[in-house]
Order: sequence, then structure tokens, then C-alpha cells
Amino acid sequence: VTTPIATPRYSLIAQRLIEEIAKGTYPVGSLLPREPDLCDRFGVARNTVRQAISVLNDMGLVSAKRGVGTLVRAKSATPKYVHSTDSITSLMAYSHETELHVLSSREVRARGAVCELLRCPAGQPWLEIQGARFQRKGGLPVSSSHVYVPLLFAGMVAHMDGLVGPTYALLEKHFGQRVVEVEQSATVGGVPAAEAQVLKVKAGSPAQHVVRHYLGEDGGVLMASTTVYPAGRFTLSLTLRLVGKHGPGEP
Amino acid sequence: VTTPIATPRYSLIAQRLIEEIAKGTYPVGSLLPREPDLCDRFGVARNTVRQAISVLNDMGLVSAKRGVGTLVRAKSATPKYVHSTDSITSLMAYSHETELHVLSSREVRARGAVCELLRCPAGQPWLEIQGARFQRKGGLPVSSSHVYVPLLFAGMVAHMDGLVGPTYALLEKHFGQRVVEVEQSATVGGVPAAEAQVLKVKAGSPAQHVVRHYLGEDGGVLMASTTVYPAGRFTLSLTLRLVGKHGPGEP
DNA sequence: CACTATTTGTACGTATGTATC
DNA sequence: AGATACATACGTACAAATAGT
Repeated sequence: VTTPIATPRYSLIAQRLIEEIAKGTYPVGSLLPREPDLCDRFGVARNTVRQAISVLNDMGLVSAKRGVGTLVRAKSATPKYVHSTDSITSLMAYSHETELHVLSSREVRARGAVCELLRCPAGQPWLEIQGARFQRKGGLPVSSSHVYVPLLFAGMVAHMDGLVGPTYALLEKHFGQRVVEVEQSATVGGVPAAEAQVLKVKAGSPAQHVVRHYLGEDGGVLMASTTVYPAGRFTLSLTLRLVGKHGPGEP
Repeated sequence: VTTPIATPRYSLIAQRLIEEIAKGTYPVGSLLPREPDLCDRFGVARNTVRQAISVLNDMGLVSAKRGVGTLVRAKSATPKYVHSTDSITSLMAYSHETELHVLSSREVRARGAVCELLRCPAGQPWLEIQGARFQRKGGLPVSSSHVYVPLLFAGMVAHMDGLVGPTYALLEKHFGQRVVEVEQSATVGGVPAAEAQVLKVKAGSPAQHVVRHYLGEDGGVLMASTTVYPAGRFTLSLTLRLVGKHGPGEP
């Protein structure tokens, strides 16, 4: 016996509240009516009202605080695009297929451009590691990088040579440092003379210059790197997906 | 009655279930015990068990289906990195600060490379729009693009000239087409002769080549574009943030 | 500072609806 | 048709955080 589709009451209430927030009935920064009041208004149990509010909460429209009330935080749901893979690895195409070779490492004191890169005061000591990534042993290198880590993590070097996979993972594995944010910016430029030999291209030939910052919980720079990818050996690819109702999917 | 414990019971239960799923007690693809059974096991009301399961559901570990059970979908929470801004605009630095000038548009039938770009069978008709983006009127162009849209959306052209902001937004605004996914890939190459004049650089000088696909709900290509950014006029930047506990934030 | 009122959070218990097998 | 299992909804009670008296 089929009954006409009935949308749940909490869903209807949620919808209604969303509209009213959008309309400005409950402006951003104000409080929603108390839960018991909403119960009275909609003629439902408190549980149901709470379920509705939970929907708004998940959308980021409101946030409730015990003893205070339910604060309206946004006028409408801001769509978010999500990087669909489960790690930052795929930021760099092939990064999981390439092997890192450490060429050299040395202690440096930040100054000038390095200072700016590492976002630290001049004179601070860091470990600079130069390396190259190869797709196959003996093949042409895909990239040449300079990686900077605080001296505290100098032990990383021991695990870096021959590494397959992203460098930042070592921070978590060996030092328990969680990378919470990654900033990446890419520009086009010529291959610097210093890298030309390693990459086996002519100095000045076109290349992708990528700078990455790996930030920790407190926003501090856990690691930074500058990488040069000669033309033709690398594609910077990315897929973003709009998050909405996450479909149940098919088992 | 309730005991004065620091962490809520549903949270403890959730934690426990997460561990057991990770440990393999409940393998991926199997069903969690029935809710009443979990109630018995943990000695709590069904409501509480449901709250715990809801936590796992939000993490994407399980998905419940009425009449069936609660399916285990993943062994552990896969960390997701989220593009922190609310629109794809910021994929292209400055894109909201630049103005689009339409240079020409014409109907084309896909073949060869275009066919591959648009992921359609040969012979299918599309509208090809050539344009350039300027940061300020009279200044040097930042980029030169070829945008492809299905003939159905040919009306877009009318709204494109002088457009400030992302092109894909027009699809939603005028045709109700929601862009659900964006793929972007960037490589380094020389400026094609055809674009050199528009961009006012020498043909063959280094440039960023960016290909973008804008996909709809059904995965179909709603729009595609190829863009050339001469060196020095553009930075491809991106910030990804690990999503975890979504902090309440300060009002 | 202690106390109290307010407001959301947690938890219990029960009943009924609805999709699936 | 019937059993199963999750979904929705009602009602109650107490805990905990907050803000003010």
C-alpha cells in the first residue's frame, strides 16, 4: 500500500528555518528562538526540533551553545568544493610513482628570500635538503626540489633517500607532526642554472616552479619546498567536487 | 540513570565501534550488529546507539539502510583535504579581479583533439568562444582562452563580454546547470602563434597551459576551456585544509 | 563568590512508520 | 503477507555550561 511521500517533519522544519534565515527573519549574529519555543511554534517535540537544528548545524548555518542559545552564523549554505582524494599526494600527479633521491643537505640560516619562504625571522636555522624525483631508475628526473625543515626534524633526511610517496608524510610518521594545511602556488619560469645539470635540460628552458607550504595545527610552517618541473615531464592536476548531500552509494 | 562521566556515552560507543571496524571485527562490506543488539551490548537506549552510529555515518564509515542494516563502508576515516574557499573562483588567482573580453565565437563540430577535450563523439556541435581576460582596461591581457559549451547554451555569449568573475557561474545563473565537479590540469608550454598577438608576447615564449572541465550532476561536460597564461602574469595557487573536528569558532 | 535562572546536551523509554527481504 | 531493521516522533528527566544577580 503506497502512501504519498511524506517528508519528515524535522526536514520540513529545517527547510523552514533555512528560508527564514535566508530571508533575514533571523539575521546572522542573532540567536534562534529557544528550542522549547520552536517546539510550541511547530507543535512538535523537542527532539524533533533538535533534529532540524542539527541539519542547519551540519550545513554550517548555525552553531548552538549550551547555556546561551543557537547562534545564526551564515545567511545561506556556502557551497564547498572538496578535493576528492584522500591525501595531498595527488596534488602532484605521479608523486606516488616517483622516487626521491637526496642529493645533499645542509644547515642554513634563513635570510633574504629564504626568510620570506619560511616565514621566519632572519637568522633562524633550518635544514635544507636538495633532491630530485625520478619516475624510473636511470630515467630523466621529473623534478628538482629544495626542501626546508626545522632543524628539529633533521632526522628526516635519514628516511628521505629512496622515498616513494609524499615527503610531508614523514613528518607525521617520525615526528608526530600533523600537516593540517597545504598551500601551493605555481608559476612559469626558466630552469635555474643550478638545477639545469640535475634535470638535464638547458638553463632557462621553460619550467613549472611550485612552492609549497606545509602548515601544522598552529599555522606554523612545518616544511616548505620549492620545486622545478621542466616542461613536458609534469602535469599539475586537480579535481574539486561540490559537496552536498553525500549520496548513499551502491553497495 | 546517568553517571557524571566526562565524555558522553554515545561518543564512547562511537569510538569503540570505530576501533572495531579498524581492527577488522566488522569488515568492510559486512553489516554492523542490529541496533537493538548494540543496545543490549552497551546497555544503553536505542537512541544513544543511533547517535553513535550517526557519528560513524558522518565520518563516512558506515551507511544505514532501512530494512537492511548498517553497512560498513570503510575501514577508517580517510582524511580529506578541503579547498578552503567557497567557490572555484579562487582556483584561478585574480579571476575575480579580471574582466573577460569576448573576441569571437563560432559553431564548431568536434573532431580530433577538440573531440578528446570535450569527451564527445566526433561531429557533435559545440560553441567555441575565444576570449581574453584583462586585469585593467588597456593593460596587458592576463590570459587567452577558448571556451567550449554545448550549442544549447549558446545564449551564454550574450552575457560573457565584460564579465567579471568566473564563467562557469553563468551556467547556473542562466541555465540552471549546477557545476558539481571541476577538473583542472596545468602544463608548461610555449605560447601558440595564434594567441601570441592577443597576449602581446612572442610566439613560443613560456606559458602556463590550463585545461578545465566543468562537469554536471551526471558527470557530463557542461563546459570546457583551454587557457594560456604567459609567464609572469599569473600564479596558480591553492590552499587545502585537512578537515577534522569542525571547530565551533568564536562569535 | 556563591547562587540561580536559562538554555542546550545527554539519555531513557515507547510507539509507529516504512523500506527491504 | 509477514518478519526484519532502520527512520521518525513523542514525552520525560537530569546534566552541564553560561550569564547574570
